[in-house]
Amino acid sequence: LWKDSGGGAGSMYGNPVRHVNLSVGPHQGVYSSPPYSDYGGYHHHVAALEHQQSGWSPVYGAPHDDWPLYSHGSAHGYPSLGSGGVGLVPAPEQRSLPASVAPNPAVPPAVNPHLSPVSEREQAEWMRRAVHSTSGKTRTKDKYRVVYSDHQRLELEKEFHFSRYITIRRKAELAVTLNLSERQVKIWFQNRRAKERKINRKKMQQSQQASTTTATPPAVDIHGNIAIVASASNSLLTDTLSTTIKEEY
DNA sequence: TTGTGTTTTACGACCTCC
DNA sequence: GGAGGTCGTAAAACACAA
Repeated sequence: LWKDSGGGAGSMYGNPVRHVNLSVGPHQGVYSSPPYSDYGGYHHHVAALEHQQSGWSPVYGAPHDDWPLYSHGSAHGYPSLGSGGVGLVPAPEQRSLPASVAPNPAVPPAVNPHLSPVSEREQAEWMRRAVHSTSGKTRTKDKYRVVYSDHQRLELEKEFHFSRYITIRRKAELAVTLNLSERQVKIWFQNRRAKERKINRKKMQQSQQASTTTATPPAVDIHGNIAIVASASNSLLTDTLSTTIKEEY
């Protein structure tokens, strides 16, 4: 779908929400700060970020084929800087990460004295889950979920606000620069679109409720509909975005 | 501290297109 | 048949009130 060649773009579901994003050149910096509205919705603290650096845990067994970078202990985009890595250029804050705190996926919590203190409960949890490490990952028991770093999410949000649909080439670029797999980037965009639809649905419901109680049509409804029906328009998109930023900041 | 609600990753099922 | 779309959902991570 919607390959860089442009063949069949936007024809899959007859959905007009396809953006001409064939120019895959760098467009960073197109967006002005402050950062993106939705990005702030579920932020984690810097302190939290520190103990996110847990890397790939062996409890999940061998890394997925689609997560090649995890096998290098870079679950959060923190490659082992001292090990030669895989030749990727880490993100700025990743470059500044001391090698001593670079995660080692083969090391259970609290083994590395340089890492944040880990509670006994977390150790016990690790031990408990490690029991399953030999068997394959199952959805219910060994499902993992990494938390993307602020930098990763910020860049993904930038890309999303540039285009709701990412090109194959841009996806590959982003995956490399953010130390994510292409699959992760793809799924992130899918989830992000779902989030936007959810938000728009909620807005429409609210506006409909408001319209039933008041005679005057609410203005919010306009933005909601625009976001859904005509998000292909950059100007309208910007309008929606700015509105969202105001709302969420 | 704990319970509860929300958000974020990740996946499976199913669909369309090439 | 493979890739990528939506939709629904599981579960971890997080926020926050009590």
